[in-house]
Amino acid sequence: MSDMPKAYAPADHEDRIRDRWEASGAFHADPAPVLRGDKPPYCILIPPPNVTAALHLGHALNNTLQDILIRVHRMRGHETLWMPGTDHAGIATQAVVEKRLLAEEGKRRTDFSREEFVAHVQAWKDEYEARITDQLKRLGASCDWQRQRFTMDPVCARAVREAFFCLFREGLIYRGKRLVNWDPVLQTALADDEVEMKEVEGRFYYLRYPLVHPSTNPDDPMDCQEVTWDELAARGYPGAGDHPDEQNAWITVATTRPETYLGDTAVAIHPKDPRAGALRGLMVQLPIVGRVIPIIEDEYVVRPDPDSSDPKAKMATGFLKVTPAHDPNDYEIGRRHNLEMINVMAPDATISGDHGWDPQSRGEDAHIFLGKPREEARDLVVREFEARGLLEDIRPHTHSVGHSDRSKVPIEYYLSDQWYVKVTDDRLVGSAQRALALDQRSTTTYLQGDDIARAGKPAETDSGRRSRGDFSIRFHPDRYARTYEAWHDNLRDWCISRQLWWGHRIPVWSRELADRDEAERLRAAIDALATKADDLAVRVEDEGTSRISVCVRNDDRSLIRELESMGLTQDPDVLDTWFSSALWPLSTMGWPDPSQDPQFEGLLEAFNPTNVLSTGRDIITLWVSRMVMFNRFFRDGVVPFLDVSIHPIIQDGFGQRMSKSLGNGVDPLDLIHTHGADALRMGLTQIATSTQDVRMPVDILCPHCNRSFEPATITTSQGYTVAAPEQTCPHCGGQMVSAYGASSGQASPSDDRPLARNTSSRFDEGRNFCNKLWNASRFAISMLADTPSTPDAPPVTMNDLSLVDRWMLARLSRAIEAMNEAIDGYHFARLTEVAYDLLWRDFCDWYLESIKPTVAHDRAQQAVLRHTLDAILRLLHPIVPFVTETIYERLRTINRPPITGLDLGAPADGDLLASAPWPGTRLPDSIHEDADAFTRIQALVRAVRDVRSQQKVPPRQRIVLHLDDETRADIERGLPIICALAGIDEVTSMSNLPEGAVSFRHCDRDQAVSGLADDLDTDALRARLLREIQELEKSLAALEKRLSNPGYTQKAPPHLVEETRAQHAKTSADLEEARRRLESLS
RNA sequence: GGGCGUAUAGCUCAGUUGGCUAGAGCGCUGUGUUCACACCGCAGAGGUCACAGGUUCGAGUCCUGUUACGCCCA
Repeated sequence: MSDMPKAYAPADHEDRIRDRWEASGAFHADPAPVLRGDKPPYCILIPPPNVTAALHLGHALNNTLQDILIRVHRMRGHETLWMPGTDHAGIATQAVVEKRLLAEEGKRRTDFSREEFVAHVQAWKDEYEARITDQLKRLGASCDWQRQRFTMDPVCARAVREAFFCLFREGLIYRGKRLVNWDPVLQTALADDEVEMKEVEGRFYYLRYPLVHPSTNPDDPMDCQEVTWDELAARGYPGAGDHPDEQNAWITVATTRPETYLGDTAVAIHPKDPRAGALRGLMVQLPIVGRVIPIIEDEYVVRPDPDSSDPKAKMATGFLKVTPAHDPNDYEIGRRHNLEMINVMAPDATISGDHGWDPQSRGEDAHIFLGKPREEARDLVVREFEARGLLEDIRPHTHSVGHSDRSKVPIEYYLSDQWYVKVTDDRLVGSAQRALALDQRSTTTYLQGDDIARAGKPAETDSGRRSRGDFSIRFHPDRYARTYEAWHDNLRDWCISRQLWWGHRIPVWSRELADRDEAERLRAAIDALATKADDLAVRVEDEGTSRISVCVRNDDRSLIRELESMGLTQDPDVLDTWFSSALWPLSTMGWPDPSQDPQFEGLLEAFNPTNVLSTGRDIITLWVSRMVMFNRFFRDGVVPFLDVSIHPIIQDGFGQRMSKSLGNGVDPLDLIHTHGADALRMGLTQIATSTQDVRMPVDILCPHCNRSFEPATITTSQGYTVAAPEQTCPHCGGQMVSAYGASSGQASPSDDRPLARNTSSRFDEGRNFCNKLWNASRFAISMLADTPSTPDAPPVTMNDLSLVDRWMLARLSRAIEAMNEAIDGYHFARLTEVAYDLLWRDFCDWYLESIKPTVAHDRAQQAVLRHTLDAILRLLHPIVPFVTETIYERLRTINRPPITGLDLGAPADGDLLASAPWPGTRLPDSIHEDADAFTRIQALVRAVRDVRSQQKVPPRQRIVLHLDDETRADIERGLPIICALAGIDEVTSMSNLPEGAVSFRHCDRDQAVSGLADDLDTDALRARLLREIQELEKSLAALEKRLSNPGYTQKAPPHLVEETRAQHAKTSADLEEARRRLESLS
């Protein structure tokens, strides 16, 4: 025990243990044994963390769970590959680097060349990739670090290039002018899922548009005659008569975005609106601009209804201004009615005449708005309308507005050229839907024939090998299958181009040409270039002009030079990050040409499909779906993974999700500092239940006095509650900067005000658990070391084992079964529960306490102790790898003979617990029967302790136990244990109970203790009895009620009725006895 | 508007096909440092399982509705 201090200090061991693991090469996977059929594969791909920032607790959770799965399967003898890596996270990383450059150098992206800027991002990536790797290693992640990948390294770039080329060639990638979600700050398109809808307190502005007759002057469409109210009344327009006859009539549109009126190209009315007929053939002239636009009829328009519960109908005027270039619904209307699409904004969302709108053309005049940011333009439009008497009303209106996930500003809907993946093709979305296990399907879209009938039914018990194609993916918990399904049922084509500099450049070269003939001539020239027919894919599109687009398969510089000499230029955009992430299962294994490097050989065949993907539910739509589509498309229908394990999302103490952008994330290294890596892992595993979210209240650790406190909070402008940037310690008054203060840039740490770490009491239990394990092992090892075994000692047989030893083995065996079940069903919290009870309750509280009097002389018991501790270390190792490995450094040199007939799996005789075999469960049945006898001993001990506590018997005082003969016979073997654990020094019969004896019930019979005290506390006894009687009466009543119900006795399963009868008998006997005892007291 | 989740002891949460006389950790009360562990032991108190209906012999668990909070999708 000398080299084991009283408390486990994680920091003293973690670095050494990690070094030993790494030096052993135990985490490196070799596909050869799998391909030979010698070992089953087990593979997990790490969801590559963004290099945007360091990892927080959410990542620590996900990676802990993966590590547990990986470590268990490695111990079970699988060839185990945990593939690590990071993601370039195009938009997010570019955004943080731009922010940093602005803050530190006052420069914008455009102040650099593309190459210079990318170099800055690259430097950021190097820094954070290293930090993330370090965090994972400190957490104990047993990744195959030799295979670490990055989504933009050459191997992954090759896969992206090939995938893009194949999809392009198949027509599954196309270019289109579409209305995209536009981030005016980052100036890039966003995918739908990068847009966050937020409720905003906005306003409805009611604008009057004057009515005019269509121009009769073919040279000037704006040469229009006003329509008067008089005229309108004559046309039967309801309410027109209420207005002065000769005045210009108007209609009123309601809008939340008045500034977009500059791009209006129609006003729409519902065809059944009673006003529609009167307006047919009339036009509207936009104030100030002067543009004359038609009034169209479309059923999309909401008809006004002041009494409606729908706020839209309540606020509506029945007239909808249609701005196809700036609103998705208007865009659809525009397409239906073939309307002009006029884009009135620059990419930075200022009003501009240079991006599809000529404010001077057709005599329009809107120069006063040009160059104004959208908010200013809005105010100006409203003022101008007001000045002209055309502003009818302004009413407050709360509505939801799309905000950029990254820059947090409201997005703009922006008409531009973008690249799309046609994920709505059956080869993509259909294959994703068909990948889901049939019993997890709730709809039958994309199914055919028999499969439709089988969907949603319990799975057929197919004992054969699990399929790797259709119907092979299974979600845990299974409700998430619905998220997956629903996403695909509503899937839209995926916009993959991003106007960024950081990412995979789109491998398409193109050129605008005057007409189709010219394009075809160029195509012929390009076709001649291609040395191999499949190196290039060429496409010509006509849209007024002709455009030729060439996708280049390989990074063939000379070919590209040729293309460029022909006037083609490469698309400036890069691909959505998820495009490369979607290829992760393929690219990390060397696809498309694994033979190019020996490190990839056999990986795909051995490890794809991988066994499980572990992630949060938000990733199902972003990543899971796309991996399934791509893996299946590029690998003949093979799915990328078989199981998807969805873990809860960690929120802060205020129910807000931890995120890098909000800055409320907690660095796992902070917890490793205060609690140790194992405690962190234990705590995280414990919260991994099947629920959706878990709350993690976070404290601050004072850097001055090392005590923790609840941080003072502030509310951000967006309504989030976060730790105040600066904090004062309530214990010592010291000043400090919070992690939020530092990450948000609102406070900078200094010598007097250092950066404070976070901590959380949620990890105390894990820390205590490790300490308990440490001390139990310290005790066991000292016992064994004090009584060394000779090398030639004969084996121990099961018959040599005492009752408590047999009980301990039974408990161990049950625990192994329970842990196996928990692992296979991804019930992580359950895993820690079993581990906790096994170590703390069974091994420490009962086993170690019971063997104290005997273990020094009982060589069979020593063998059980040695082998049980060994098995416990192996079982706990995946959860708490550092402390178990540290203990094993000491335990492994202590030998005890094997126990014949006991199979706990081969004892760990290697150097490392990390590669030791997982414990087995085979035990003789008789063991479990003996175990029941021990549980009766436990009950007896508890009963005696209870009386002692009631009577306040000093702990050291030994007392006398009186047992009836039958009970005594039952537990004869356990008497020494009872004496040790209940402070008994004499066990005798129930006859001749002495004065002052107190009796109690045990196993339906009376037992007693005596020698407690000179005078008994009869009040305590009476109070205790009264309470006991009350409880017994209550349960007796409940039992009687149940038994007197004929329905119960007739319909309930017989064994339950039998049980209830037995319970009733026992309870009434106990009650009678308690009453008798109460009487005898008075 | 659609989907999902959560509501159980003072706090944080378990509770797998209905059989429960509802559990754990922390906290609380009492007690104890005899040799593994005070990051500990022993004993104890504490809950009409959000609310209202229903199904059932039996509901924390299943169904319907209501309320509150959270997330996702439109």
